[in-house]
Amino acid sequence: MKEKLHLLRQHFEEIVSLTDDEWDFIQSHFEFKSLKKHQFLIQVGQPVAFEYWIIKGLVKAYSIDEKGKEHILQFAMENYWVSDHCAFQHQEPGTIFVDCLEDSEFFCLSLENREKICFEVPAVANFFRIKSNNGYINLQQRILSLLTMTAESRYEYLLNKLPKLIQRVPKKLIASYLGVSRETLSRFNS
Amino acid sequence: MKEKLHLLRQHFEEIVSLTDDEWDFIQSHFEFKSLKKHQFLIQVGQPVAFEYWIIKGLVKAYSIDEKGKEHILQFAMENYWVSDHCAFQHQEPGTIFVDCLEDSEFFCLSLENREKICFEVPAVANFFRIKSNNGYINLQQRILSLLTMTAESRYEYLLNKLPKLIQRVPKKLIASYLGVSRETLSRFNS
DNA sequence: AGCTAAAAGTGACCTAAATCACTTTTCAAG
DNA sequence: CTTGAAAAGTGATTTAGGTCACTTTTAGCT
Repeated sequence: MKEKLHLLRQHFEEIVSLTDDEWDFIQSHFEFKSLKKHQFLIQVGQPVAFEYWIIKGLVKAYSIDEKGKEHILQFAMENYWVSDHCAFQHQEPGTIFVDCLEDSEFFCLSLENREKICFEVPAVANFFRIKSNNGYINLQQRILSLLTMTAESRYEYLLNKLPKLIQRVPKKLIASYLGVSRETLSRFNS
Repeated sequence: MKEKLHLLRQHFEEIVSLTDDEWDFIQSHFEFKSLKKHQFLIQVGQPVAFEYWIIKGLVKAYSIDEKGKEHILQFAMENYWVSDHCAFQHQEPGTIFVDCLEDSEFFCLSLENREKICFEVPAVANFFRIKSNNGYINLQQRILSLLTMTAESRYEYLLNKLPKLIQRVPKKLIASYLGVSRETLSRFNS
């Protein structure tokens, strides 16, 4: 567990500096969780008690439409944060599913604990501020890609941006992330 | 100007509390700017020196594709923050245009000043953290709406969510925000 | 190694929405 | 009030991508 917490500290310290005392305080607010492939981290209608930092593994966050079709909001792997941020923030029942594509391990942070460490340790507030801002920028680019690019160029773009992800994820899920049908994706380039 | 700065303070204090001393320090890091309809706040290729808080007015943030078609990333009005966040954050040339749909007024915050007030006044770090997080949540919902909904239901959804905006913006721009052609939007409901 | 199930590929057909071309309406500026 | 330009509406046609049905390939279990 020590090495795992060390990884989390490194993750924070990529962005802000922390004293040992600050870190001791911070880390005591996280819980550990481990799940096998296919298990759910978050389910529609269930409470969303935590935000999760992924120690190892890979998950998908998605919603299911009336026709039963899956739409992938996000893939998240090592060093990523994932949650149903909306439900988490407002402490409401989940609106999406998050499940494991591989056996995965997480550090879990409750809303109460997040606010506590943010207001107690300013560096943490700055850490999450910068992280959120980067996330915002990424989502803006994804929106632009959905508005301006064809399905095929979105695929090429993703291949360039996250080549490692493509290796770890079935193409039908990539299709669902890009907003294209499996069949159409399969007809691209090759 | 006093009342305008007061509006900005109120905007901060909707989220975090500030002492008068803190506020004096914070407000000294903003500049005022005023633009007429059709003038540019940000242009592709130009430096993006600021993040802008809108005192009054309305702007659109958009990119232009190879065919000259406009794709609207964001509308922003009173109390909204707007910038080319990506270019701003990395201090690179602008990648989008932002121009005024109405005569508008702004408070401008440079990256240097933003970081200064965030690290100097923890409440500000928390303010931007929470703002960014909310922005992230909104963008996630927009992405889901692009992935899961038809053009028509996206339109209805927007009509419900931001009815005031629709009044102030030509429908062809709404179309461009929704990722639909002007003609198709015009054929919806009525 | 052998077997099952999931993933991927592919052809035929269909449809939502884009595009193009034109008309009508609205609005702002002299 | 008039007028020119921008916005909005509408019909005809095209097209990117979806859907359906089926085959082939790959990968995980025992």
